[in-house]
Amino acid sequence: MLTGEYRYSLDEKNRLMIPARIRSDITGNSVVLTRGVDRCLWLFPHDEWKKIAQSLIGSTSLFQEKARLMQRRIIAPAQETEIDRSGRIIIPTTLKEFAALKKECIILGIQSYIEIWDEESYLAYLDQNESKFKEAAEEIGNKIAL
Amino acid sequence: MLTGEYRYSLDEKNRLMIPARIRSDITGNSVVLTRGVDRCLWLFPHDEWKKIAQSLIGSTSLFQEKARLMQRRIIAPAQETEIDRSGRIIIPTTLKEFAALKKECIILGIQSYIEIWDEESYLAYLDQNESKFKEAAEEIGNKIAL
DNA sequence: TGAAAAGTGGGAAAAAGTGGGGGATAATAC
DNA sequence: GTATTATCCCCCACTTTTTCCCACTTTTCA
Repeated sequence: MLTGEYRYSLDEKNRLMIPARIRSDITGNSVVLTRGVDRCLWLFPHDEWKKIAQSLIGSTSLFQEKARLMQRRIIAPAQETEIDRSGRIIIPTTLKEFAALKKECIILGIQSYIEIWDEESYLAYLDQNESKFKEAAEEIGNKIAL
Repeated sequence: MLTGEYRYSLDEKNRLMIPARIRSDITGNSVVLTRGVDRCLWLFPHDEWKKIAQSLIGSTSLFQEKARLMQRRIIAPAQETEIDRSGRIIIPTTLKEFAALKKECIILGIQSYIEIWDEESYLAYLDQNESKFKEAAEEIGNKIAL
């Protein structure tokens, strides 16, 4: 189960560390990196990606506008990458630019996949959504006793 | 039943004592630490967290905005930690920063989970919310004879 | 007041993280 | 076509952090 929030910096060779805690939950060295929803990248373990890609492709047709959009926005930009023997991956330029990665990056473990954010963007995102979050929390509070 | 209000200080290795009184009410050494609502951390006994996470994740998809927000704000930052043999946990850097923990921390036992506050933030919070608290007390007073 | 439990600090080995060299391959210039 | 430069990998060595353990101090309670 991929979880946790970590900060690592991108080096001059565009390499980014994958935290050991997360690495140990990924089977194999092969991962897939693509554009995420919102200004972040998504990284899937190879097997996980297959499932996602399958179900996205399966349920859509190239003759439908939304389907083409999903293809172009999520599936096509995906790149297979290896985790090197120091536990890093290389971030391709186009993806780096998409997520506006500079130096400090935030890595989020989201159960079955990972999100990679530029630190600033991430903090801004959380900041902008804090009140929305509190509303949601109130709602949930009505359903769950805690 | 976790209860009580305690003050402990974070050491240079970012270790924080869990009060013995509280520890004895936690089954197992494995706990989960995450961002709370407001500027504090939440710590759940492992089993308790499973329930919460389940009910939060349950009906959500990465392709829905609110779900993503809950994931990023509560679920993803969660880190599993062990209580060491002296009864301490390590506070990861990103969480330490979120709650603005410096040295003196307040630990609150809230029934099934624990809150960890920076002492200053906690006092400020109580201070700022005193009038809101009195309102809430009035409301409750209408329902409960005390 | 003494014994046991709780709390505090720090040393040392192991693991994780960081930077960079240098060879192979590809791209470019002449 | 050849020489020069740039890029990409792969690997290694160094540094920092983490983890585990132990010893000492303080508090609690009988």
